[in-house]
Order: sequence, then structure tokens, then C-alpha cells
Amino acid sequence: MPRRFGLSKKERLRHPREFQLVIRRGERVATPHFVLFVLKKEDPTRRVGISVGRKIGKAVVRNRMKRLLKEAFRLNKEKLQEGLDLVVIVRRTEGLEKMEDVERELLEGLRPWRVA
RNA sequence: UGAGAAGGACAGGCGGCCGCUGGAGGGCAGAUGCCCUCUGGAGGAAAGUCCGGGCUCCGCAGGGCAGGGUGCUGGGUAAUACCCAGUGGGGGCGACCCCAGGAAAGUGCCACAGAAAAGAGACCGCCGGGGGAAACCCCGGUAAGGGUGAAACGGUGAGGUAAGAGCUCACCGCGUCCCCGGGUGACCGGGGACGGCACGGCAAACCCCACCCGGAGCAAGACCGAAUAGGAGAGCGCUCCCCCGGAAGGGGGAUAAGGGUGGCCCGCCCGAUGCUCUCGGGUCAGGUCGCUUGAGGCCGGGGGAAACCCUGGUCCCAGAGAAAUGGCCGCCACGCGGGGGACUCCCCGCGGACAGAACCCGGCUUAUGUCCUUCUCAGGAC
RNA sequence: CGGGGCGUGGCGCAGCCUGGCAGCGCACUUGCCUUGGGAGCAAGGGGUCGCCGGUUCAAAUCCGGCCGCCCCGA
Repeated sequence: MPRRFGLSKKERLRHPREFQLVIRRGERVATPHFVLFVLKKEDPTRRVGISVGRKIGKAVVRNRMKRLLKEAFRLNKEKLQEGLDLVVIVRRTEGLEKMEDVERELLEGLRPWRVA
């Protein structure tokens, strides 16, 4: 029985090559605050990588954004199809203080890959 | 009560569920893994990277020049530009705060204004003499007065004089030197001699003096594995000696070209089918270690005026790597707003700053919420 | 981690080393010229010199400390 809500290193993109691959080959979807890249692949895991550039804010702001996005992915990954890599690039953070805001916007952007 | 001055403390708490990550133990698989339990998991600034060290490497870092830094005195320290205590000067009614080598080594600068901006001089003026009818002009003396400026070559009084002037004198101020006393010292107190005053400001201008500084930085550095290439061009140099050996050859030494030693010079070191430069190609932002026990925290005892030091006991207290410390909820405190009820209670809503470790420490600086202590001044009441 | 540069009218820049007046081009306003516009000519307005302290009689300039932007090297 695999964990349903965990998010270990296995489910995260950890190398620049993986980020580059998803961004170059994946499908691109833009939302008000994010740019999402999704790449289908063979093995059934769902992995995520989050990128918050230096222009977004100070370290506290960037870390906060990453944590909220990680949490949103962790709680909702079961709703997605199997076998895909996701990269989230944060464009700006204005008006995104609450967890529920992040969750809603992420799910909205990932609508095409949700399980029926 | 208001306005201030100095210093200190904390960084909401408890619980539940879902997660992340380091360590220990156990289980499954036994090949990298997976699961369970216990336990640890951001800061006072983790920040800026402005100083100082530790640590690591660099062909041990020696001398001189250059360069950079610091700058009252004494102490503390691994070290400092930091800290403590003191000295002198300045600011403030005060609590307190701020500043700090040398301008009688040299060079330079001091706009405008002003006669003159640093060792020279005189615009107006004052005085004397001469000329002229007069206005005034010429020569000489003078630096008290006027005016300018941020700054004008001591101040007051008296004598003196044609008018004046430290020109002379008294007092005050100033400088240099000497003596006595106190202090480790910066310096302080007292006395004397000399100088009529020659010593304007700026060294965050060049500079002088004293002291300090080798260079890089955990992407340091060590190990393991994988991959690519054993390339092209240019420059310089291809010498001598010794040992082993029958020889092929091997070993050692001295040099050359050239290179290294932060820059330059010396010195030192490396250096023979060699060295250097350029081009081209390749390489994983691979893994493990470094990596957290340290000038360490806490509780005592002792020394010291303090910073701090000595000493006994006790504790182990973050170690990631697209980078862990998060999300949701409840309750209790706290603040603010509103309402009810009324004299200290209930309900609802909102809010909790600055900010996230990246090799580790000691400081500095900057950002920031709340609370506390001591002190000063002003007003009022008793 | 280490190093360098920039910040001055609306825009692009000089002035900073060697302290004293903030200047140049474009743009803007007004007038002339033109039938009108452009061009040209002549006048004119506009700057907390990124911010806060300090040195100095005097700071865009010198010295500290902050802030923002940009660029290198490992």
C-alpha cells in the first residue's frame, strides 16, 4: 500500500536536467500567477518541481511560495493522471496569501490532466 | 502626566490530524530500497558581507619597494576597525552623548568678498613734510579705527608718540624648555626660566610617524566512479657531471629556456625530447567525506573596578543540497474594534513584526513587534 | 563565495580624480518664419545630484552606512 499523501524525494524533480527536459518538451499552461509545464512519461509516478526566481521576492517569500505549492500538490496529486512530470514557475505572488487560493489556481491550471 | 537618556528580556502557549528532514533502534526485502517506533530540527538579527579569527589548500610565505588598513592612554582577547575603564576637547538645563597621532618636516589649497588669505602687505582712514588759489596731488610714517569674510597676525588698562604700534610695563591668555609631586600611561597639580607672541584652517588633500597585513577561499580541499581526448599551432631550449651495468638502459645532481612564489626587484624553488602560451575538443552543475563538539551552552565557586579570566559539575543542542523546520483545525492567553450586560463578565470579528541556517565562531551595521528596570527635565497634586 | 560598474531635468549622458558656477543633446513651452505643418531662428521653464549621517567656511564631488539596478569570475 503506497502512501497516499506523502511527498518524498522520489516525487520531486531534483536535478536541473529534469527541469530543463520538462520545460523544453512539456505542454505549457499559464495561469494568473503561475506557468505550468506538464510532460507525460512511462513510469506511473507523478513528480513535481517548483521554481521561484529571485525577482519574486526575498528568501522568506520564495520559501513560503514553494511550501504552499508543495502542500497543494501533495494533497491533490491523487486527482491527477499517472505518469507525469510537472514544473511550476511562479510569476508573481500578489494576492496569493492563502493556501486555498494556491490550491484552486493550481487545480484550475491542471484541469486537462485530472482523472475523470 | 508629558518630553527625554541609558540598559535589559522575550520572540505567544497547549493539543489533534496530514506531511518534510537528520540520527538511533527494529522489521521486510536483501540490490539501490520500503515500513514502524523513539528522538533532534532556524534567528536575534540566521540578513548586509563591513571587519577580525579558526580551518583547508597553494613549489612554507625571507628582505626591500609599492599597496592596503588602523590611529589619545591602559587593559581584555585567538584576533579586531570590537569590548571595558580612563584622559583631553566639544554639545546639552540635565540624565547623558559625540570626537581623537602629527599643520613650530615639506608641498599644496583656502572660491566670492576684501587692501591683504599666511610670514607679506596697506583701500578708506590717522599723522608729519612738500606742492597748489582750491579740489586735491606727491613723499614718508603708522596698523589703533572702518569695511569684507567661514577665517584677518592676542585681550584689557596705563605709559609713550607727530600719529601710532608688545614699542614699553602690569594683569590675563599662549607657546617652548626645565624642576618638584601624583599616576603604569594619556595626563593632572604646583613652581621657575625664556619668548613680546614668531603658533589661522584643511591631513575623511598629498604626506610624515608608529603599528598591523603572504594569497586564495568549503565551488577551500580529499577520495570514488563515469565520460571525452591522448589533438593542432606558435615561442624558447635541447648542456654538463657522477654512480650502477658488458651493452641496451636505469638512477642521481648541476644548469638552460621558461615558469612558480598576490604586483615589481633581490632571494628561494621547480626545471631535459622539456617548459610556456594560444586554439580546438571533452566533462557529470555525479556520489561520498569535509559537516558539525565548539575560543560551545547551562548551573555553581574564586579573582578583577569592569570587559574578562581561572576552575568544578553537567548537557550534546539543525545539518539541507531545485535545498528539510510546513499545512489545516480547536482551545487558552494578548491587543484593537463593535455589541450586550452592567462593575468587571459574556458574545462576535480582525490581528501578531522583521525575517529562513548553507564550513564554523567573535564583533559591527541595518530591519523589526511587545514588555521591563534605572535615571533626567518640566508641570500638577499631597 | 569573490570582484566590478551605475544611480544627476521627461529620456540619454557630462561634471566627481583636482570640493566653491550644476552643464550638453533630444524632448517641452512661447514667439518669429509658412496658406498650414515640418525644418530653421530667437527666447524660456524644468533637477531633493538614490537616501541618511560625518569632515569642511563650503559636498553632486571627500569619508562612512543603507537602498535599488546591471555585469563578470569560480
